[in-house]
Parts: sequence; C-alpha cells; structure tokens
Amino acid sequence: MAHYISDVNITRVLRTVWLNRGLSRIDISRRLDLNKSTVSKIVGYLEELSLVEPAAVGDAGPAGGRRPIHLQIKADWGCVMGVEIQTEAFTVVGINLHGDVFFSHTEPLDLRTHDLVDSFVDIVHRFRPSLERTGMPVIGIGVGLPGFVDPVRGVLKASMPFEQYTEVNFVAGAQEQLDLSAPILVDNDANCGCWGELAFKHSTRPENFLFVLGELRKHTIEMDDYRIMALGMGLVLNGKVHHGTGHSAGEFRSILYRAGTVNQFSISDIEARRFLQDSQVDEMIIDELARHIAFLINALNLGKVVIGGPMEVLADELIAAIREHTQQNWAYPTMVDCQIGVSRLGEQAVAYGAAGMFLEHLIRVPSVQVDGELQTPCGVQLLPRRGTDLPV
Amino acid sequence: MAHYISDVNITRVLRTVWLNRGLSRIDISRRLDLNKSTVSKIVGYLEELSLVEPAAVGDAGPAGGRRPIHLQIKADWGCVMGVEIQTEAFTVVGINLHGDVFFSHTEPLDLRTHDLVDSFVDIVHRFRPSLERTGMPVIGIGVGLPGFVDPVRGVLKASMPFEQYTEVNFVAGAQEQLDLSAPILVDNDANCGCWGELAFKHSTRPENFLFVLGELRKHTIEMDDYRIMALGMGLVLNGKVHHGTGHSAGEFRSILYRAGTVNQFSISDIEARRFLQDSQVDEMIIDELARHIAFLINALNLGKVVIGGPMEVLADELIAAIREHTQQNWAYPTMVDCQIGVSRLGEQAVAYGAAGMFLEHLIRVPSVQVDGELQTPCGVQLLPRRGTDLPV
DNA sequence: CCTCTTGGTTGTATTATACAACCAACTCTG
DNA sequence: CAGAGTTGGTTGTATAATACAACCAAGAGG
Repeated sequence: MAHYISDVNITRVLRTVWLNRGLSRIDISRRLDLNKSTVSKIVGYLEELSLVEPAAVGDAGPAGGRRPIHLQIKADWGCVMGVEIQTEAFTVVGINLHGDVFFSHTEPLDLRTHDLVDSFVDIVHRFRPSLERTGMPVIGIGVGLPGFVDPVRGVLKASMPFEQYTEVNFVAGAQEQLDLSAPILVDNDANCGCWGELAFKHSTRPENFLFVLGELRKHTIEMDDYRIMALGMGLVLNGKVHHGTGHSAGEFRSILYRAGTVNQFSISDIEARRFLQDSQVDEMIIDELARHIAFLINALNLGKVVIGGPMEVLADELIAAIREHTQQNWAYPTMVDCQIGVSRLGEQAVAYGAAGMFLEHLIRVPSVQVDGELQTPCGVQLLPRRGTDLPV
Repeated sequence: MAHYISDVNITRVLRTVWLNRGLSRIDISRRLDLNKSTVSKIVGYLEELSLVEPAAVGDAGPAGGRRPIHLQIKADWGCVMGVEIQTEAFTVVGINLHGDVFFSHTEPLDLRTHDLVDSFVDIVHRFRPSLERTGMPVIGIGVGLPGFVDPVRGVLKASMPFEQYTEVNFVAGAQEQLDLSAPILVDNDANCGCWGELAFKHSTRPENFLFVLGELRKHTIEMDDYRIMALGMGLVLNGKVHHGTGHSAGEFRSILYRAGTVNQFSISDIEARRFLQDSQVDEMIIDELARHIAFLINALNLGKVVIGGPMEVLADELIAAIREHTQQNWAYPTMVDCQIGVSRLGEQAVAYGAAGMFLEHLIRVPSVQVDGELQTPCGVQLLPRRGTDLPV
C-alpha cells in the first residue's frame, strides 16, 4: 500500500525532460501545471540521482530577466541493449539514454538448430562486456521476436517462423540463467519497429501509425528451399503500441488469400518466390499490399506509415501505390493526410526499437488504473523505493 | 494550478462502485490498493454529495466478523439524455446513472431541410421536461451524429450523409441557444455504438472490439430516389474509443471498390440498391463485408464484433461468413477467439450509447498527461471545485 | 462468556504540493 | 550607469491527502 503522487510527478518531470531536451524548470512547471517550487525540488532530486543535468544556460528574453538553465537527461547514466532475433540472424545494438547508437553487430544464427532462450543468453553474455566497456552499466535489455509476444508476462506465445506453437517462458527462462539485475522486456518484432519510432521522436510523436515489416524467410517447397517474403505489421493507436486481446495483432493475410499457400497474398507460392526477381510479381504484391494498407489508413485514420525490411528496395513504387489507393478508397473530396516513408534505421530498426521500448517503459508515467493493479511488464522500475534518503 | 491526488482517488472510488455495484469499502480498498480509512473518508464525501448510497448489508464470512455494507451509485442522482440524429429521423432516450432506460422516443426529421443545430436545440427543449418529470435533473446530453466528429472540441468536421463539408461548431452553437448548465458531448454514431457497449458492461468491458453500424440512406440515382446501405464502423482499441489522427476513423470502403459508385463495395449502384430484395446481392455484400471484418479481426486481434443497423436482418448469414473468413484468414492452427453478435439495443443503440458516453466521461479517472493539459471534452466535470466545504 | 475474525471509524504522523516571499541576473531607459 | 521592470529559480511555511495504528461494531464458534 503505497500510492504517493510523488512518484507520478517525478516521472512526469523526468519524462518531460527526456522528450524535450533543453527545457528549463519554468518550462516544465508551465507544461505540467506544477508549481515552480515543486519542479525545483523534483529536479534537485533527479540531479542527486544523476539522471538529469544542466546542459546550458540560455539567453534572457527581450524584456530581460534571469537566464534559464536548460536541462537534459544524463546520456551516460546507463545504456540499453537492444536485440533482434530472427530465424537466420540476430542483431544487437547498444544505445545511451539519448537514444544514440554506440554499438551495433549482426551475425548469422540458425534458430532451427539452436534453442531460443539459450541463444539469447549467449548473446547477452557475449555482448554485455562490449557495451559496458563504455563505463555505462546495462540498465535493461529489450528483445524483438517474430511471433505473438505477451510483453507483460514476458512470454513468446507462438511463432510461425520459429515453428513454435507452445508458450516459451522467455524472460523468466533467461533471467534464471543470467543472474542479471537488469530487467528484460520482449515484444513482437514489428511492434519493436513501432517502439523505435515512438521512443525518440521527441516533439513529433506519431499518435496513430503503422510499421510494415517484411522479412525474407526460408520455406521448403517441393524439396527445395526458397525465400518468401513474410509481412508483419506493428500498430500504434492512440499513442500506444497495440497488441490486441490475445497479443496476436499485426498478423497479415490478404482478404483475397486462397487456401494452401505459404505466402500471404492471393498469388501462388510459385509466383511468390519470384518476388524481387520478376517485376510482374513485384507489381502484383505491391498492388495487393497497398490496397490493404490503404484500407487500414482510412479505417483507422492513421497519420503515418513506416516501411521496413526488404520491401525497402521497392519502397518508391509501394509508397506511390499506397498513396493512390488511399485516395481511391476515400469517399470525401479532401486529401487523405498520411505521411508514408521508409525506416531510416534499416537493418537495425527492430533491435533499436527493442532498446527504445525498454526506455519508453523505464521513463514513463505510471498510469493510475481503476480496477486492479497497474501492469508493469516484468518489473521495470526506475525510482528507488524512497525511504529516509529523501531530500526533504 | 491544482493537482491534488484527491480528485483522482475520489473518482477512482466512484468509478469502481459504478462499475461494480455492491462493493463494500473493504473491497474497494483492496482493489484500489488504498487504505481502508482513506476509502471510508472518500465514501463519506460521496455520500454527502448523494452520489453513493448503502444498498444492503451483506452476510458475515464463515469465520464471523462484521457484516459488510454493500454500496451503489444513487441511480436517481440525475439522468442523461442521449440523442441520435440521422438524415431522416432522430431518437431520444433518457437513462439514469445505473444505465436504465426510462424514456425513449423516435420521430421522423428531414435534415436536408432543417438546420442541424436548430433541430437539436428543438429536441432538447421538447424532451427535457419529459425526462425531468421523473424528478431527476438532466446532468448531461450525449449526441451521436453520422460523420467526422471531434468530441474534444465538440465539432462536426464533415458529414457525407448531411452533405456537410465544412465544420459545424455543434456544441458551442447549441449551448449558446440553450443556456443549459448540463454539458453536451458529441461523437460519431458508430462510435456511440461502442460507448454503449463500454458504459455499462461492468465486469466484462471488452478491450478491443468493432461496432458495425449500417444505415439505409436515400440517394438520387438517375432522377430516382433509392435507399443504399451505408456502413460505418466504430472501434474500441485498448479499451478506448478510437478516433484517429483526424477524427475520421471508422470510414469504410472496400479494397475492391471501383470508382464512380455511391455504394461502398465492388458492385454497381444498380446492384447495390437491390440489397435486402435480391438474395444474390445480399450474398455478395455479405461476403465482401465479412472478408474485410475478418481482416480487421485478425490484424487488430479484436475480441468482439457487434452488428447494428439494418444488417441485423441478415445477421445470421453475416456472422457465419465472418466466422468462416476469420478462420480462412488466419495462418495458425489455433481457432480465432472472437465473439460476434448483434446489438441488443436495436434502434436505440446509438442514442443509448451517446448517453453512455456522457456517463463514461463523467465518471472517469482523469488521466495524468505528461506534456500539456489533460483533455476533457467540453468541460464535463463531476466533483465541485472543493474549497472550504471539504469534510475534514 | 470468551476468543477470534472481519468491516468500518477515528485520531495522528507523514509527505507532496502550492503559495508567498525572496534572491539572481538580465534588459531597458532616463 | 543607477534604478525600475522582468524572468528564472530557491527557500520557508501552510495545507491537504494519505497511511498507520488503535479503536469500535458485530458476527461465528467454542
């Protein structure tokens, strides 16, 4: 039983500085509708924790007055490891609290022959020293996996790419072997793409957007291995990453899908495997995909679409097709207002987003729930349980 | 500058009682993780406001002990007017704080020849006395309109059915003419369908669902008037009604739509107007609609779909089709878990939902925003600005 | 009748916040 | 260049919301 508002306002201040680097105490007090003395006290506390520091002294306004002290998060307070694990490779990145990537590594890894949790434990053991050589401790790890993930329980519920149809207790299993104080967070890979867009888009956080993630995956068709594109979607709705009632949101299969094929469209697998090699196939896939994305843009009134993965090669055509179909699919005379672009992070989008997800959870305002407890995925907690050490 | 937690916890208690009629103080304190003395004090305050009353004295447990006092919201503290305005008719309902409908009325009204705001003002003038004859004051009004509505500003941004392509300042305009203390809330009609499902589904509030609202609307095709079905969707995602970046979420048009027609599907208007008269047309529409709904169910992982409007006649076929297509559209061996049903409220679903929306906003926990102010649509406020009159 | 148990109340201590008075440091003007 | 006005930030104090502990109320069971 401990529900002091303090935690809430401390986090509000911290998060506000994080999202808007360079604000002064007065700016914060105005934004958050808190008294400036309250902000002063909270900032003092955060400075004591080395989470916030003065960045620069600004200029006085035209009418004079004391010069404001711009504040910022201490970037090197700690770092976050972001990991993406796919069927044939994994990626690790290290970022500081400002979101700067200071480490990045990609390597092949065959998940068909290796255990998922064991592989992850290996990765952490191998790369934690690399990150901590900077002097920053690893304060948390974010992981992006293909499949249905329950981030609150830290569980991989199912995954077609991993051929996993029973639950894997990912976080608990890893923590057992790792003996690591840093908490671990997991989410679906496409959702991690969303987290990456959310975490550091400070001023212009998109409220409703779609992250389209394509991966080329091996499939065995008639005794031969082929690569077929598998599409996953990550959705942010009302500013929040959407998981759905059973954590399976983001699955894609065309409305015109015909039973029996491995690919997600209305074409045959024979056609599908010629993707990126046969421009006619490319065109068909682009058109069909663009229609579905356009439908979602209009039905959900999305403000933004980001394309990641191998689709990036055909991004120009895809973007044009989406634009065309959104407008065709729109009944009103106005123009549909939706930015469509390609992920700037390329290969690292998911791993980076996974790390961003961790920071998003760390530096967040605990929401007051009405019924039941507030759900924190896997005990992420920033502020120390405050006892006697509170600065008045 | 006033951000005492009190308001938050008072509302939390009130809302908990509202959502779970019959809880005792101890129950509440356990659910909300508040000290029982705090709950006692808050309940005392709410009783003083006549918002909460003891409902019954329960039985002691098997180990003895004092008998709990079950609490409930005072149903007759006030009532809410819910209004649905369509192009050819309007509906008014009156509900109490328990959500019981005690008044209901539907009447033709030609919105092509009447001004929207004036009509609404008329409706309020005519029906307020009817509601207040019960002795309950009208504490608020909820309105459902077809078109894009910004509920925060209380504005109808555009509406194809009303042939309105410029903004209508609905709430401000009405309040000016009405001189009414009760606040007015507006939302899109299909969204109101969602509000109706949310507001009084106490224990089992669906977190992710779709409300499909069909309306038969007049269209002039080749000099003749026909009725064509117009479909709108209301979405609840993560427990919240989804409006989208530009308040236009819920628009429906088929992926296979061909330019030039008034109807929303791939068929011609000649065919579309035979809906409900030609079973072949019905089948085509049902199939096409079901595919799109199935796509949304899987892409958004919806837990529930509710069908309202004239589609209800064909509900059995539509439900079966949706079931079939969701499973076809699903790549995993598991069964898709989504309840599909028909609105129990029939004609009144939208008006009832509009009233429910008002209560949802009235009895809600103000969310603490990080940046900027917390957005209350049109100044709905339950608790008095507390000054000296606070009990202890 | 006594003990144990559970629901609820009351008085007190703690703590987060607002408020007001203050200091710090700047611009502008006469 | 002194002083008035202005803005950012700090400090001391009052207030109000909450937890905690001790209590009362009212039941069950021996």
